[in-house]
Amino acid sequence: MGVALRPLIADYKEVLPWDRLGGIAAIDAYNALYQFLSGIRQPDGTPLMDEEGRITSHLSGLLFRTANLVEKNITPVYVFDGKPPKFKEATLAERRVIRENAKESWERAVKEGDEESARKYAMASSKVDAFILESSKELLTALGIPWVQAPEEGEAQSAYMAAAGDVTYAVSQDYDSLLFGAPKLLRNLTVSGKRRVNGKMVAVYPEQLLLDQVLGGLEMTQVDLIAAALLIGTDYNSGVKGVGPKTAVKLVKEGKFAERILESENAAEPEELIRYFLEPPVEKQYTIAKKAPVRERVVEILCEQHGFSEERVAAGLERLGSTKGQATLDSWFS
DNA sequence: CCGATTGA
DNA sequence: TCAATCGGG
Repeated sequence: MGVALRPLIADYKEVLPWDRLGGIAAIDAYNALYQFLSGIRQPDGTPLMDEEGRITSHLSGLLFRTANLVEKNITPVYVFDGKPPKFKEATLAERRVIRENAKESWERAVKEGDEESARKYAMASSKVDAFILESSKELLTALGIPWVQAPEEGEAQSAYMAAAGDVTYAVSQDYDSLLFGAPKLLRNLTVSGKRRVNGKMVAVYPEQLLLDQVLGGLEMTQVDLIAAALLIGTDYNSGVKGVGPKTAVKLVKEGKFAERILESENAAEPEELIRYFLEPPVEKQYTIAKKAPVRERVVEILCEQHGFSEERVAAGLERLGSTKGQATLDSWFS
């Protein structure tokens, strides 16, 4: 979920207006789904659910965000994680513990009537499980929106597709795709332009990070950046105690990476981790063509199976179909 | 998170 | 026109 690179690269981010964006965006599906699951909730933390109690927050998020992006001339390609690499196990176990504790705290806060805490803990208890993944892929297929199954890390797959020139951006709130070599990273790709931070709504704007600018600004190579990240700590290793972004850069430039990385847990083979960032397993055969939405199928999934309002779904579908220059009413007036 | 409504 | 609020499933 992310390497704490933020302070290192904050100087190189460029805030872009929506009309300067456009092209194909490889979206980290796990990252987006987690945002929907944690954010689309009632004040007490209850997510959207259908009659059978299945979570539907992610389906709502996917429909409306996808419609927005297509309207803004951005074609999304959702990239799904595959099997996690073995050195990610400690991080995943840690996340599971945090999630389970949050779930207990959520239940307690609801009992005590503390809504603010309830929502906070509910957000932290969000889990992208098999149902969430399967139903998301099913909906995207019906919407005609392409998605790609990565063999391992989705961030690595997005980075590969961006470096190959098949997509314009890698999209994620995390910075890992830079370590995997994505030339352009886009963050805050939300249309509402707002995010909840400690209960308060703050404005956020799409921001672009260019790998070349980051490396040029830091006067580092790609391997240097990866080395610095490993010293700070990634999903794959703990990092070195007392080493933050600034010290990490300094140590790498002084050539002290090899000696200091030995202090990090789970980095017994730092060369292997570096190689993983440089040459991760990726799928090289993929198609990313957007198709027309299959209207009846979308209605079947959202309205019939999950109880969405037909009116809202129709509105979403309208927006999805309208940009892709087929014969609409508009064309008779041009 | 997103859309619609409201109220200044 | 826009920030705040509410309901979505």
